Amino acid sequence: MDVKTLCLGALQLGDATGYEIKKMFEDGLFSHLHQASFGSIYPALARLEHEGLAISIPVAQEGRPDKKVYRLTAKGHEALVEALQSPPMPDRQRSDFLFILAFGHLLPPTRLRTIIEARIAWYRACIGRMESCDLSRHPPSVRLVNGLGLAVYRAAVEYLEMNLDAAVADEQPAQPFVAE
Amino acid sequence: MDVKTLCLGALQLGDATGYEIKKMFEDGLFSHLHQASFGSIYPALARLEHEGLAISIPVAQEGRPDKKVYRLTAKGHEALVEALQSPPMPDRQRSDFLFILAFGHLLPPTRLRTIIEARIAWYRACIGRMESCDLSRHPPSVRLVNGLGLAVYRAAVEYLEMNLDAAVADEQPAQPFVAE
DNA sequence: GGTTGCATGTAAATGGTTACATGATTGT
DNA sequence: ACAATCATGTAACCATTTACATGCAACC
Repeated sequence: MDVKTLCLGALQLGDATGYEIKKMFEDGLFSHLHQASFGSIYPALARLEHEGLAISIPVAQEGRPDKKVYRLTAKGHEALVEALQSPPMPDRQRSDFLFILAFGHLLPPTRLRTIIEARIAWYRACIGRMESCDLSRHPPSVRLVNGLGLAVYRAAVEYLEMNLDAAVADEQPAQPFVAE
Repeated sequence: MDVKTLCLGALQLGDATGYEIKKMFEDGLFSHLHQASFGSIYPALARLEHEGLAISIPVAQEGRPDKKVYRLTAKGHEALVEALQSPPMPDRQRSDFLFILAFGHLLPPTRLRTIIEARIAWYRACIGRMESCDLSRHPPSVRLVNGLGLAVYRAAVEYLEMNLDAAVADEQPAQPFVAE
């Protein structure tokens, strides 16, 4: 699933600029399912327009450079529906955090604790962002995906909180106390 | 976190061949945190050996070509610990499934149901694989990460099962019954 | 005066996947 | 006979990220 298709999906949820689409991947509705940077979004939108799958509407702004609001065409809509039909590629997760955590036994316990606590805070921030998304204007399927993300993040927080102390204690290096 | 570091981690858990490391990413302990293909693992191992971070021990096999079992050196161990210290890159998830699910309202309800059911089955398979990993010889931190993966997958299954019927019903196209 | 947010775009570098090449054994 | 498992490796290709280039407004 390339950035072009991702943009098609973003635009299906409503007209948007490249900048706004980027935010969807960063903070918004898409943050937990895919990501894309400006360097891939802008060229993708240009290609979408070139292929007649979207049109761009220049919008003048006071004190700011113009922005280009993109809108899906009927052809673009069809292209999205077709892309949705093809079997999805397997999920691809890459989490440096999880990898580091797997080697917590090589880290000082205090550091391990800090890392896990930071992660819990990060999950909470994600949960907060996802809860504050306005889903009222979006179809139920978008809400379903949002809810799935929330369920997963909440489970992760719960698990880490339940196991934090034990995990850090387990990793105490086996150094016997030395009498001074 | 590049494949080289990932291999360093794999070898820290025990000597292994490139083939076995690949399996760790496919089926094994690493399957839910990162992935790597042969095309990246073999060159990474070669570089690791070239840099003195690992050594390879050729092992003859009956009726099979030799295999190269890699083993971490002290220097390799240090390199891993150092890599573990650097702040992790943000998680990067790309899930075509989640994207497609977000546009379930554009799909026929029966198809949507099939997709979600297939996903539940996939989660169950992952859970099965992770439960059958032998963790006894691994440090508690590896068990923690395994447990976190399980908690997350189980939450996902639970959520999807709880919402499947409602989700598919919601997406019924607004076509009124037509008397025959 | 520096950072953040808005706003678009390009080019180089990167890193990894995909596909290929090879080959024996075991199971269906 | 065919597929799958074990086993290693290379090279072309690809998509995406990173860094750069530009500029104004608002906030601290």
